[in-house]
This record gives sequence, C-alpha cells and structure tokens, in this order.
Amino acid sequence: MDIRTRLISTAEQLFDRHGFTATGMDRLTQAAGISSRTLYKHVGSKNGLMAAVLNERDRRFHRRINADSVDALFGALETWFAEEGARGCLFLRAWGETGGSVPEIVEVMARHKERLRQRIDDIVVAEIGHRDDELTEAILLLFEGATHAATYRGGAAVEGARRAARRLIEGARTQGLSS
Amino acid sequence: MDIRTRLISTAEQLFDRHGFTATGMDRLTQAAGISSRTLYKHVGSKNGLMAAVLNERDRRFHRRINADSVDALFGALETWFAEEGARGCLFLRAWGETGGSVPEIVEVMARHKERLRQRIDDIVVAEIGHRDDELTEAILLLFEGATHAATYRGGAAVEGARRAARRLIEGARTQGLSS
DNA sequence: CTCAGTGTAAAACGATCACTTTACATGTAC
DNA sequence: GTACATGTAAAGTGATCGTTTTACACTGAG
Repeated sequence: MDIRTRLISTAEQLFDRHGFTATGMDRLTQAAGISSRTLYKHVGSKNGLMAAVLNERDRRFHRRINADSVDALFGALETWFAEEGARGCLFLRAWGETGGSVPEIVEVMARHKERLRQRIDDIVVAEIGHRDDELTEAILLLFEGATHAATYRGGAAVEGARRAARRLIEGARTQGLSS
Repeated sequence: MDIRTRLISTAEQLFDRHGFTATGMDRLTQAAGISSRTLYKHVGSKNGLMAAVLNERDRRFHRRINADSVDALFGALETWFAEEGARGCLFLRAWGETGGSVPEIVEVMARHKERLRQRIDDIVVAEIGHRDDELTEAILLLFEGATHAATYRGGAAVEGARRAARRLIEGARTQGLSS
C-alpha cells in the first residue's frame, strides 16, 4: 500500500478512537510504520494531517451513502456504523477540538456538510418529485441526530430516524408539507 | 463567588471554547484565579474536573429546558444557543476526546442522555395524551440533530427541527403514529 | 495561644508534545 | 557513475503536559 494512504487511514483510526489532540505524533508514526521525517514531508504538520484525514473521510463517506431514497440513505448509514463504529461526526469533533481556529479544518467540514445537504436534496426530489427545503432540512436533522445518538444508543437510532423520515415523506406526498 | 463554583464555570467555558485536551491546567488555574494546589484539592484530577463540569452542565441544562410542549422545548434550546453558543454536545465531545475510557465521564453522559429522553417522553404524553415510543425517539433525534447542526448552521437548525417535530405530533394526533 | 483548615506562590517532577536535524541507506534516471 | 528523490533511525529542539511538593500567610474555633 502507498505510504500516504497507509498514513492517512492509520491516522483516521487513531483520531477516531482516541481523539485528535490525545493522539501524539509518535504513536502515529509507530502505528503507520514510518519515520516522523517522512510524515512531515507528506502532510507538513499535525493540522495538515487532520485536514488530509478529513478530506479522505469525506470522499469515502459520500461514496458510501450514494443513495437515491430515504430508505437507502439510512440503510447506508447503518452499514457505515456497523463497519466503522459510531463515535460521533469526526468533522464536528475535529472542529471542536481545535476550537474552530484551524482554517483548513473549517473548510473541509463546511464542504462535507454542504455535500450532505445536496445529497439529501436530491433524494427529496427523487421521493416526492420536486424540491422541498423544509423537508430536506428535516431529513438532514434526522440524519445528524442519528449520527449523534448512535454514539450512545447504537444502530437503533438510525432505524428511528429512518421511520420518522419516511413518515415526513409520506406526509409531503399526500398533502404537501406546507399544508 | 464560591471557589469551586468559579473554578467549574471557568473550566466549562474554556473546555467548551477550546476543547478538553487542548485546555491545560495552567491556563485553567490562571483563568480561575486559583493555585493548582487548590484546584487539585477540589477536584482531584483533570478527569475529575471534567466530570464535575459535565455534572454541573447537566443540572443547568435540564433546568433550562424544563418545558411541557414541543414548541417550548425547541424554544428553550434556541435560547440556550443564543446565550451560550452552539459548539456541539459537550458530553459527546468529552466522550470523544477521552475515547470513552473514563468511567466518570461515561456515567455522567449516560445519565444526561437518559434524562433528556425522559423529558421528551413527558412532553409527548402532554401533547398527544399517551406515550408513544416511536414519536419520542423521533423528537429526540430531531433535538440531537439540531444540537449537532446548530454548530455549523446556527439557530435556523432549531427552527427546522421544531417544525418537523410539530408535524410529527400533528400526524400522531389525527391518525395515530402507527397507521 | 495554638492548632487545623484553607488558601497562595513557585519550583520541580518525569513524561510527552509537535517538530527539526543529522547521518545514512536505498533505487532509479540521465 | 553520479545525482536526485525518497525512505529510515535516532537524537535533540524548547515548550508544555498533568501532578506533586515545599514553604508560607490568613482565619476562625477551642
């Protein structure tokens, strides 16, 4: 495996399991099996590594939740949690640990969340035939809530979110959401 | 003001704004205006301080969202964010930064989340006249989603959650949620 | 008067932090 | 065959980590 790939996926695991600040560079280089000199050649700094990890996670996450229905969306989220564990949104966590003061991290988080909104917007159109911002917002909030709650309640949270989302979709289909 | 109270509220602010691990004890003692010896007499360790902060926040939070309707619940959340800022659930953040390996923190978070569920359960009964676990779960997820999303989208997230919750309540009132 | 309790200031603890440097081994390309 | 890019190991940078210790001041109660 490519050195950079190995570094970033190792870092993602350690950051996710133990936190960003709590994970030192020594532990990182040791786990990835590379020298610290090589690490700094590749990512420049710890903040650079964090940003690189989040960028890669963004790509992987959106590839995995590439769904065209609410059921498929929450199904994909459930699979993600089953395979990767649920420890809260890694973007929010990075943002919180750095106090929102690292521009690279703020940027990648904004991009990630914007993509999520667009994906759900597309799903809403596929489900009810036209855009509906209020419905998109509701499903997005359920999605975020499930991500949040799965940390302490496990996969059941996703099932609850899916059911609520389906109900809102049905309501919008039969009478319009603004009735 | 009592020394312990001052210490804990100072620590809550610093932890919330800059992260738990990133906030050192020197910065803490300096901001609270006490010596490190006194700090350790009062809370024993940094983990002890974190747990004490979360306990106090739990008390304060539940006193503030003591509502008996969905509107009042989300109204209280919006006020909370306006006054204290929205930087994500401090319990989840503490849990994430410690990798879930500090028992005192795991406990206080579990208690906090359980209380939140009970509060919403009561609200559901007040709104539709009987318990409805699925509806409670849905509103809880919207509440968590709003907490989560307000970090990067501001108070508008709370308004979206309130609207979706009201819609689900109305649905449950007219036809029952299990229709 | 004294003693216990509670506070301060400041130094010291070894460990670890993010990061850099020095010195050396590769393989590949011109 | 020499120059360059890319890697390693390992020591060193000064700063900061959480925590403990030493030495001293103040206060209220017996």
